Amino acid sequence: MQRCCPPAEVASDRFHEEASLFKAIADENRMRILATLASAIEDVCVCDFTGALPLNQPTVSHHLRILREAGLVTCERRGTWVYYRLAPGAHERVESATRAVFAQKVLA
Amino acid sequence: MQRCCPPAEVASDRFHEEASLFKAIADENRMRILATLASAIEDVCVCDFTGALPLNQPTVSHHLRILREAGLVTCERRGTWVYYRLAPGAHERVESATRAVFAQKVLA
DNA sequence: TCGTTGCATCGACATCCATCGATACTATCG
DNA sequence: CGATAGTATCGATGGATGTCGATGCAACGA
Repeated sequence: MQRCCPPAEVASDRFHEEASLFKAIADENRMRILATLASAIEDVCVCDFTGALPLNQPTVSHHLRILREAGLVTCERRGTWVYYRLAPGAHERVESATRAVFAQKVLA
Repeated sequence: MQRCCPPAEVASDRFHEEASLFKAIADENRMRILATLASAIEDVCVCDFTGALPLNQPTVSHHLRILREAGLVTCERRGTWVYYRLAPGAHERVESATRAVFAQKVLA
């Protein structure tokens, strides 16, 4: 039987970093949080999320933590409240990771 | 106690479509498959993946199915072998979903 | 100092998901 | 037609993840 291939080379990159980033985004509720922060003029209080999302407060806190640990958002306490904002370069990091995956071969 | 907020509005979008797309990408091995297809000059045979990835054949097939059902890749049988390629517009769809999430508010 | 409020953490639970062995399906070869 | 090879599907399993009630912690006000 003939060979199937001009033996293609499989990407050797590990994409560990990029996968973590996409995992953090790949949730409907976390996307709503990110979209809110991206479009907000000012920082957003946690209570706004607990009020608007169909989730209980511990779950909102859980999602915010995941976004924090992914470096996509930052937070700051002001008195009793905690305000979140998009981390600088968050959008750019996702775009960069996307480019890393879909980078086309440069034709010689 | 004072109110915390200029009551911010939470994004009402559901992001169901976008979340599915990111879920399909958010796996290290699927990213390697996508990167391989993106950089390949020609279609890539399944056997190349089973040979190069640290996964058994059923697992590779499983990941390829997820990418297929997400519309990110297409496949074609040629004889005994099945060849995969990036679906047209795959890269653009991811970029578009990213923009949908990180869209900034247009200042009035 | 005490009660209250906002948020984070903990522990439990159900569900999803990545992985793999076994098996079925499809095409080729003899 | 039978044997073989490449790929997909099935069923099982262990680990990750989303969700929530209970609880802890920090800040404020009385």
